[in-house]
Amino acid sequence: MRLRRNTARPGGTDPRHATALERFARLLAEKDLRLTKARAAIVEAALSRNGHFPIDDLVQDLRRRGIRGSKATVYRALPLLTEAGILQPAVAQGDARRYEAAFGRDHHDHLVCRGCGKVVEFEYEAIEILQREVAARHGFTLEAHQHQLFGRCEACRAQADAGVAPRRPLSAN
Amino acid sequence: MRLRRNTARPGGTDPRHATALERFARLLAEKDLRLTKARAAIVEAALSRNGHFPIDDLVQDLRRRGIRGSKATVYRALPLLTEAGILQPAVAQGDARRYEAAFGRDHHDHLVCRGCGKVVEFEYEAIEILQREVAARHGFTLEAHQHQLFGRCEACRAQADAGVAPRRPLSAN
DNA sequence: CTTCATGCAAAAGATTTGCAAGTTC
DNA sequence: GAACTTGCAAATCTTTTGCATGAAG
Repeated sequence: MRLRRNTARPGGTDPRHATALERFARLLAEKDLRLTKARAAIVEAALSRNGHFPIDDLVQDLRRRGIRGSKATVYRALPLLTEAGILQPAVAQGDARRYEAAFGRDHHDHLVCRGCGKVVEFEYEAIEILQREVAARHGFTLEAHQHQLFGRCEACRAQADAGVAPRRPLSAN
Repeated sequence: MRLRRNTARPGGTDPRHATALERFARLLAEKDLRLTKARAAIVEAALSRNGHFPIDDLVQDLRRRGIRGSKATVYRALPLLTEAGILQPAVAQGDARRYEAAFGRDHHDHLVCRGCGKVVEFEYEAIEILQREVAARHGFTLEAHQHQLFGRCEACRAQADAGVAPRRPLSAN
C-alpha cells in the first residue's frame, strides 16, 4: 500500500496521454482501423477522468470540448479502448455500467462499504504479486485486473451495533 | 488453491438455502418487509444457480417452477438479496449486468482470457488472507469480494505470436 | 478514390414505475 | 382489516444498428 504518484497535467500535453494514444494507434493499425479525431478525443477524455465514470460522461465531455460527440461513436469506441488496455470496466454494487482509466495510473482497487456506500481505494503490492502467480500457474499472461472488497466500515458497524438500520443500502461510487 | 467442496443437493432441502432464507427473513423483518412466496422462490432460484447469471435467468427459473414470476418482482427483490449478502453483482468485461451467489459457496474468482473469452475459476487462500488484512487496515469488516484477472491464455498468445489476430475480442462468461 | 468512420434516428434491450388486485401479518 | 406485494403494462434508460454522408490513408 504505497502512495500514488500523480503525473497528470491540465492541458492536452500530458505525456501519459501521448503514450496511450500511441498504444491505441498500434492496436488500430493491427486491425486496419483508423485513428480518427473522434477516437483520439475519446481517449483523451477517458484518460482525463478520475475514478469510475458512467459512459454518458464521456459523451458529455466530448460535447463540452466542441467535438460534436455522438453517443454511438463513443459506444463503438469503448471495446477498442478496453482492448488497448486504456479503459477497464468497473462496477461497484449494482450501479450502471461504468469504466475507469486503466493506463498510466498505478493500480488501485476498491473497498466498498455496504452500509453507506463509501469507497476507499487501496493498493497492495503483495496481492498484485500473487495475482501474477495465479495467472502464470494457469498459463495466462496478466494484462489487467479488477478487485473489489465489500464490507462494513467502522461507522456503519457502530450504527448496526446500536440497533439502528443503516442508511443508504447501496450507492457506491 | 484448494479444491472446492460441493454440498449442493437437488431438491429444495439444501441446508444452505434454509440458512440463507433465515438470514433474508431477518433482513426483511428489520425493514418491516414480508417474506412472501415470490421472494422466497427468488432466493431459492438464486442459490440454485451456478456461476454468473443474467437477471433474466432468474425470471425464467421462476416461470419454470410454476411461480408466475414477474420481471418486476425479481428486479425489486435483487437489492434486498444483495443487501442480505445472498447475491453479489458480478461483471466480466462489458457484459450485461450479472449476479452470482455470494452465500454459502466457497469463494471463487475468475481469470478471463481477453483473446478467446475462456474463463478459469481460481481460489487462492493467500490472497484471501491479504484481503482481510487490507479491509482491517481500513477499519472494514470484510463480507464479500469480487476479483477478476484479465489476460491472455497460452493458446491466444501463441496465435498472436504467429501474427494472427485473435478471434472474439471479448465475450467472457 | 476506396474503405472505414460518424451522426442521426430508429430499434432493441434492460430496468423502473403506476396502479388495481391479491397476500401477509 | 391495514399495509405491503405482485403483475401487468407503460414509461424510461441504456446500448446497438441501419444508412447516407463525411474523413482517412
